This record gives sequence, C-alpha cells and structure tokens, in this order.
Amino acid sequence: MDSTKQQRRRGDTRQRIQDVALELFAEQGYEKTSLREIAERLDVTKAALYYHFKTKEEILVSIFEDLSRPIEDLIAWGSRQPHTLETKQDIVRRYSEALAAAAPLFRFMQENQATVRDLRIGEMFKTRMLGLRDILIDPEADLVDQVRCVSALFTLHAGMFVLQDLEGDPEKKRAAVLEVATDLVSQAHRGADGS
Amino acid sequence: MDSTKQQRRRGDTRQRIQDVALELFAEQGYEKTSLREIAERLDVTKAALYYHFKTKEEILVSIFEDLSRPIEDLIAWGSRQPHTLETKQDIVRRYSEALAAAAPLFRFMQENQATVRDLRIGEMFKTRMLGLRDILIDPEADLVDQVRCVSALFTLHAGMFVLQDLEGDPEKKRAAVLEVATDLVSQAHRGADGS
Amino acid sequence: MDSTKQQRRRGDTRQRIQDVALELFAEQGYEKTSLREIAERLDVTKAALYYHFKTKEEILVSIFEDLSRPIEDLIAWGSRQPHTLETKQDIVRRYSEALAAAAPLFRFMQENQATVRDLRIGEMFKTRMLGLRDILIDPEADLVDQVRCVSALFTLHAGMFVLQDLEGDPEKKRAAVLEVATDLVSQAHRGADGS
Amino acid sequence: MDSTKQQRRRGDTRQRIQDVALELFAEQGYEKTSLREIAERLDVTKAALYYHFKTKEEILVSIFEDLSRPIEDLIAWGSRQPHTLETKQDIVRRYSEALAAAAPLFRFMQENQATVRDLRIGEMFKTRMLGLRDILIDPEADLVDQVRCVSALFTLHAGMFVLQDLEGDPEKKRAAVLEVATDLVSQAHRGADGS
DNA sequence: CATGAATGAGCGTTCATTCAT
DNA sequence: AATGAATGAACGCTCATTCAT
Repeated sequence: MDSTKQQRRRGDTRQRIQDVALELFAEQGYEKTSLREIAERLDVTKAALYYHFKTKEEILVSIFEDLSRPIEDLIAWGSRQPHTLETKQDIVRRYSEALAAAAPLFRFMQENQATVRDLRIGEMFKTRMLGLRDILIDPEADLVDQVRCVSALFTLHAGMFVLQDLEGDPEKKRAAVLEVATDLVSQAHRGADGS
Repeated sequence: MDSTKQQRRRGDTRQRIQDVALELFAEQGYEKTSLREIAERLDVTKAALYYHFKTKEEILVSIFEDLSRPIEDLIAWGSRQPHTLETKQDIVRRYSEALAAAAPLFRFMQENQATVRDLRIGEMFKTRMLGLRDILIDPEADLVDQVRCVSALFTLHAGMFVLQDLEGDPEKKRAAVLEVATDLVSQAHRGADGS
Repeated sequence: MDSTKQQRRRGDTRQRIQDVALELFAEQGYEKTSLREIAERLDVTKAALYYHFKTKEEILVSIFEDLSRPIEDLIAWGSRQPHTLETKQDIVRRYSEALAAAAPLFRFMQENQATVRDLRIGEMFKTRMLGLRDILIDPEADLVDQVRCVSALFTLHAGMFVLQDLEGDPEKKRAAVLEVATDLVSQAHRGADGS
Repeated sequence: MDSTKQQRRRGDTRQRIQDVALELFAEQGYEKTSLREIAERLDVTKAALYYHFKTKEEILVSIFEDLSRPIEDLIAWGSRQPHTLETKQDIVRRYSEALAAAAPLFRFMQENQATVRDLRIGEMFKTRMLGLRDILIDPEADLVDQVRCVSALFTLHAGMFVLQDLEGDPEKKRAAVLEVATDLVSQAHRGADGS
C-alpha cells in the first residue's frame, strides 16, 4: 500500500537531510541556506530537522565528521610514518583522492571560510590542515620550501574547483593537479635534504 | 569651537563607512556584518549609510572598485605586452605587490567566495582572474603547465593569509611566496617553450 | 486547565487575522495599516502572521477571495442567463444584497482604489466589474443608456457608504438605493429595446 | 549663456513641484509617492521641497486649494440661488465642466479616499460635497429622490474615470454622463415637487 | 517520527523631516 | 533659493529555535 518513495524514506531521513543540506550549502553557502529551504526540499517541516539535529550548525558538523573521516585517518596514518619523500608523495596522492571523493564538502569549506571560521568545524579543519602541513614540511627547512608545501596543498584544494571551469577530461585535470603538487613537495624535500 | 572629532567627520563620512565596512567584512564576513554594526562603530544611524550608498551591496562594490583599480590597470597593461617570460615574471611580481597593498579586500574575497559569487563583484572578480590567467597561460601549453600557472596565482592569494599564522618577518614571507610563484610560472613557460 | 481564551485561539488564528486585518484595512487603509498593528491587536507577534500568510498582500487576497466568492458566483450565473430585463433586475437586486453582506470589504475596495490597482486583487476586481457590466449593458445600446448601467453600479457601490452618514433606517436606505439602481437599468433596457 | 531650461525654472519651482506632485499622486497614490521621487523628477533635492512647502501634506493641500477654487465658487454661487430645477441643472452642468477641468485632482480624490480622509483636505472635500448635496436635494423630499441626487453626483465623478477605459470620443462620453446626471436630478425634482 | 503554531531577535530598506550652510 | 548630511521611526520580512501534541 505504501508508495516506494515513502518506504525509502523510512529510517533514512537523517541521511537525506545531510545530503540535501550539503548540496545546498555547497551551492549557495551556509548563511544563505535556510532550514526552511532544506525542509521544503525534503517535504518535511522545519521541526522535523530538529528531531534529527540539535541545531543548524550540528547538521554541518555531522556532515563534516562523516565525510572527512578518511582524511582524518590519512593524517593519523601519515603522522606515524617516517618523513621520507615517499611518504610525502604518498600523502599527497591519497589526499588528492580523498578530496575528490568528498568534493562538495571541500568546495564548501573553501568557499565559506569566513563563515566556517567561527563554527565548530573551523577549528577541526584548521587542526587537520596543520597536521597535514607538519607531515609535509620539515620545520628546519628553508622558508621557500615551506611555502612550496603549503602551495602544494592549495593547489590540490583550489585546483579541484577552479579547473572545473576549464575544458577537458576531469580525471586528466586531477592527474595534472596531482603532478604539480607532487612536484612542489618533491622540490621542497630535495631542498631541505640536499644542501 | 567645534571638536576635532566633528571636524574630521565633515565630508569624509563616505570614506569612513568604507573603511569600517571593509574591516568588518574581512573580519566577520559579509553576511554576518550588519549595517547596524557598521553604523554603530561610526556613531551614526543606519539611515546615514543610505545617504551615501544605495544598498549594502553598493558599499562593497565601491570598496572593491576603489581598491582593485591598481590590479585592473595591471591586467590591462599586461594584456598589451608580449607573452614573454619576462612579462609573466613582471606580472607576478607586481601582482604580489598589489595584493599586499589591498590585503584586507583580497582576504575578504577569498574567504567569502560563496557570498561574493552572486554579488555584482563576483562577476567583476572572475573576469579579472581570467584576464590574469590568459596572460600567464599559453593556451596550447601542456595541461600540467597550465595548472602550474593557476597554482602560482593561488599561491600568491592564499600565501598572503595562511602564512600570516606563521612566525617570521612578513616581508620575508612575501618574498618566499613570490619566489615560489615565479618559479611555477617559469617552469610552465619553459615547458611550453622548450620541448 | 486552559483558559477559554487560549482554547478559542487554537486553530482559528488564521480567521482572526483576516477579521482584524479587514477591520483595520477598511478603517485606515491598506498602506497605513501595519502588520505590527494587526499583530498587536491579536496579541501575537508579527512573525506569527507570516506563519499563516506569505505576505501582507496575501492576507488581503485571502480576504478578498473568501468574501467575494458570492459575487463571483453571481456573475457566473448571470453570464449564463438571457439578457432580459428580468435578469438584469435580478442581478442588481442580488448584487445589492451581496454588497451589503460584505460591506467592509467593498468599502475598502472603493476607498483604496489607488493602492489596490497594483495589487493582485486589482485585476481580479476589475475583471469581475467588467463581467457585471457586460451583463447589464447591451453593446449596441445608446451611449447614454450604457452610462445609465454603469451609473447603476456606482450607485449601488457608493450608496452603501455615503448614505451611512445620513439619518434613517439602513434597510430603508438600501431599498432606496436599490430602487434607483433598478430604475436606471430599466430605463437603459427600455431605451435599447424600445424605439 | 544660461540654458533655456534653467531660465524657465527661475521662480516657478513652486508651480513645478505642484505639477509633478499631482501627476505622481494621481498615478501612484499619495502614500506610494515619496518626496524623493518628486524631487528626483524635478532634479532638485528633497530639502528644496521643504523650502517651498512645510510638509508633504501641504503640497497636496496647496494643489487642492488652487485647483478646486472654481468648484468652491460654484457651490458658493449655487447656495445663493433659488432651489429651482433650472438652478440644479445649471449646477450639474457647471460641475461637470469643473470636474473635467481639474480631472487629475478629482481622479486622485476618488482613488485615495482612505488616505485623504484623515488629511486636511478630507474635511474640506467633504464639506464641499455636502454643500453640493444641499443644493441639489430638497430635505423634505422622498428618500429615493435624495438617493437620485447623490447618484447624480457619483455618476459625474466616477463616469469621468471609468468611462476612460471605454471606446469613443471623450466629449461625447462626457455629454452622455451629463445627460444621465441631469436626468437623475430632474426626476428627483419632479418627485419632490409633483406629489 | 514528526507536525502545527508560534516566538524573539534581527535584517535591509525607506520615509518624512530637520538644520546648518 | 537651495543643498548636503543626517536622523528617528517605522516597515515588511526572514531566521533559527522551541514545545506541546
């Protein structure tokens, strides 16, 4: 008797809220996305959102926690490895994959920095980034080489979204971005090492 | 007879609005900065803002137009130069200077991309960026080299703000960022050219 | 346990908003009646109004639609009748009754023409009036007779409100107005027909 | 050296304000016409309006006083005449002319009754109307005949504007309206008289 | 598992008006 | 004869949030 739609909906409302919310957050920004809008798209009431999440911010936090777990794991793993070039290149490659897998979230993070900064996930994200940086950077390295590493990170982040405007096969673009990032990290490593 | 404060205020209110607005926009984001807040800081009423600007957006537009003029000029100049390596390096160096001169504005632009995207300055900014890109990139160059150029741009942008957290002399940091960016552009040029 | 007042309020807020709104709109005009005023009279917040209606205009539209339904029906009915004198007299009589039944609304419509003109109900109202006119007027009739019919309509409308200032039994006044209107329509019919 | 425009403007600003104001008041209504709008059309500042008039209401009052003088005179004249049918017919005819001469003002008065009611001109207008009514109506006349006279008045007023939508020569339409109004007054007179 | 009804705070904007110059 | 600069009050509207049912 139940429509398939209704059956599908049973029990997965929480997930559906997260999906729609992320979509809208990424598309329009956090502030400009209202709970009313999210609720309307899901064909539930605003109050229903509050059954599943305590606040608007909590919705975002839950999305962030769910989708950025692989990256957290990656960083945890990386911290325990020796700071060899191979490790660094590995990290860069895996990070590139992780970013691609959770692209909408990271697009959101990049485009809403001002907002995110004083939300709970702001601190979380910053901590992760610093963790990543510490894996890639040798603290006694040349300042220029340190910048190279940071630059590699930004290349991965921004590359993702800015290059979407460009023509061409997305996989090829990602490969190119990865190559440049790897290059930067390798140059930095050689600099620190080489003397 | 008049207090100095009052004298200072005569005639420069428009400028003072822009200053305070930019400060708050950069600090808290565009959406989270209310006109009430701006007005209170200036010790005028909200309505006074509307004497000088037609809308909230107009305040931002006026700031953008005033502060980004040097960059517009730079791009205009660059477009008329031959696409040699020297030109590119020159552009990168000058762009770095221009960014530093209007740092709060560009910090704002970077941290409020989602918001800015559907404001008038969104289009303006995008157009400028594409202009810059077209100066640095050779269209028939390798995809990887194209990414290098875009990466150089982002390094300049992001480097500015992320490296503020780091220890050390700001001028030295800017020099390091500039070096990495120049490097990237040079590598890209050689790639396109050399083969 | 609940106060009667509170019980009364449950579920009929929408209706109460319409009632108070119409009262104030008719008394002071649409523009000069603020949502704050309506809300205060009902002892709810402005935001509560927005739970029940999307905009201020929507409140008015809903009132109009609810109260002018009988007239819409009357016109629909009239359009399907033969254009005999009896039909016309019937329409006039019934229209007079319908106007009396929704007097505050029509008083409002008459006294706020400039405002109503660029609201959604402006068009609706105009359409209805033209429908009525087409029932009463024979298109090939003498211009003077056409005016008589329009005049009959205005007599009904205006009579309602202007004659309130006058002394005397309201029912008698309505009867007098109706007689004059019927007279005008009859004269017009004879003119068109007779010769 | 001066442009003709500027020369024309010398000294007649007050008049120009009235002209533009009436135009906008009639077109959009009193409330929806802001002083900013009037000032902009005249290419002066809002403050300039306040040099010539004390308040927004004063602008309207001055327009009303200037344009409705002929009607005031007409009523004054009428009050001193014997209440014969000829006088009444004369009044109706002359009133019709006067209305046509100041059409925008009377269109405004009709479409902004709710607003005008609590402005100074509200009282003035009402007084005039009652004066007119007292000329046309015999107090001991039948109620129906009294309604006929009021109806004649409304026919003149409304006819003016509603019939603009209709096809045909404006002068002919005015003549038709006048005929109906005269008719109504004559019938009323005969009724009162005849017995 | 969710809704219906409401709130309090705040927002961007507009308005008629004032007054020193 | 008019402007430049500002004000105070209000307005329509939206938002995240709450809570009894």
